[in-house]
Amino acid sequence: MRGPPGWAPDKDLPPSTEPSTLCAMLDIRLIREQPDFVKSRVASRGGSDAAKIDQVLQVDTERRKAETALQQLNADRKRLSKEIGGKRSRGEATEDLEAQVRQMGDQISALTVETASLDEQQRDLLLQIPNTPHEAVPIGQDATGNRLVRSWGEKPTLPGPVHDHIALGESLKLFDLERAAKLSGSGFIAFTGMGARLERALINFMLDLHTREHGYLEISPPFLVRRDCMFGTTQLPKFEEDMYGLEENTMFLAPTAEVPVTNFHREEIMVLDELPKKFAAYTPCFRREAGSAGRETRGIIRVHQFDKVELVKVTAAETSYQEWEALTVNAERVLQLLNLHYRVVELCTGDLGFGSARTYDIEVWSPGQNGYLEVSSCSHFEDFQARRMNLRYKDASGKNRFVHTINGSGLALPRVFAALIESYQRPDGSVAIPEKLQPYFGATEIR
RNA sequence: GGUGAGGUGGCUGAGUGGUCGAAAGCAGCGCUUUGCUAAAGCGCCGUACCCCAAAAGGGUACCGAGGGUUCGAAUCCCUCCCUCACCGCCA
Repeated sequence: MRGPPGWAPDKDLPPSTEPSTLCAMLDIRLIREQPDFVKSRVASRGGSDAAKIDQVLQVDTERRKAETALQQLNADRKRLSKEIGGKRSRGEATEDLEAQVRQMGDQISALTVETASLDEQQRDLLLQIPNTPHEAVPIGQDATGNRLVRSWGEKPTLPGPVHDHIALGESLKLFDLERAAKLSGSGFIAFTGMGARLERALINFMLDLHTREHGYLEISPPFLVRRDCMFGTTQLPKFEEDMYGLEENTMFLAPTAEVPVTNFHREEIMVLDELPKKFAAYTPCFRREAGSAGRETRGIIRVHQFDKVELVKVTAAETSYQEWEALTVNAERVLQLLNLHYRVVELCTGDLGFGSARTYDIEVWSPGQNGYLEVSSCSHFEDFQARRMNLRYKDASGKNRFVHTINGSGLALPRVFAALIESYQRPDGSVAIPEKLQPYFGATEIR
């Protein structure tokens, strides 16, 4: 469970850390020049990935050797071919030269294959090496090493018996899990009546907050994205089983708006003036939740399809960390305006996602679960994703550099929904609507 | 879904087998001239990777992607992706 040292665990809740569906990698030059630094940072995550650093360096040496030899051969062939061109135009015989060059062709093909293979090996290894955690990240093996950053508000003191969101949802007919299962199997929600209205109100409330007050550009992206958006060309099938694929897996249902939105500018060179780009996007998110069957499948805490408002920033390297802090604060604002108690936790090295250099989790208090629910994971990827997307910007000196990417939910809907109705329940079985949400909901309570 | 036309550097746009990594123009950078602005002249100006201790310098690859033909491919052939136009279908 998430929590800083010394904190009594409230309950062991299922983690829902966002899978980074964008594969990414470290800069081979950084590894070459500062292998010990990279090794120690990667080792701080635990696991044995640091050993791959030596492997990748070994392959890198071989690769460069092969590449140099190949280039030399290509240079020779190029020179001789031009010579043939010259001779022919003068009507001279070229058979000997042609035979010679033809022979070089075989060597070149062989070396090309070798080089490509080494290149692929290096790439595969690089893709397996996680990002280097930022030096400020607390060292730890697992979630118990996480650090409490701040806490906001108080756990609500509820006058009557505490009902969880499932009970409240049933009695107030806010959603119908049985009938949703009839349509799509377990793990799907059908919101009904006031529940559907509440879901819609929350989406609009969040989008308006981020676009009108926080300066994000609203974007409504495709929910279906192509394979190369997910993986690039020859990718690890690492997350494939977590996603719903279509048309023989050439298209995927986006597991988070992070995918279409972060990829929005991929393969572009941005100008400094237009950074940072700030996006807010509402999308449904589709996840197989493979491997999690059997645990915590009741209710709306972990489902195969859920709504989410996602915040994404594309920034220059110079300002990225302050943008990351600001994004987290923007996401927190949602809970503050809803007056829901939450805490912010920084993930320790052992708990950090593969691509992330630093992550803050925002966890809302759930009276029904008697625990905190992760509703946002605000991650800073530095240039890890950008390198893979080939998304760059021209810095002040005109040099091309990879951008930094940041994302976090603002927020994930069903868990906010659950925490809200649980926190605002009244002894008579009705649920109050937070004041700031009332204009969106169009009523002051649900009964 | 069908038919047709295309995809070339930050942009526009030449280039149908041999000094083409690619003309020209625009934009950008530097210098000169001009009292400022403007204009003009000259020069520089793609990306990635490799060699070199580094700099200087040299090299290879890249003209949507991948394969093929050839001594040699931006140029010819095949497959795929995408864009545009029209037709069909449709919320």
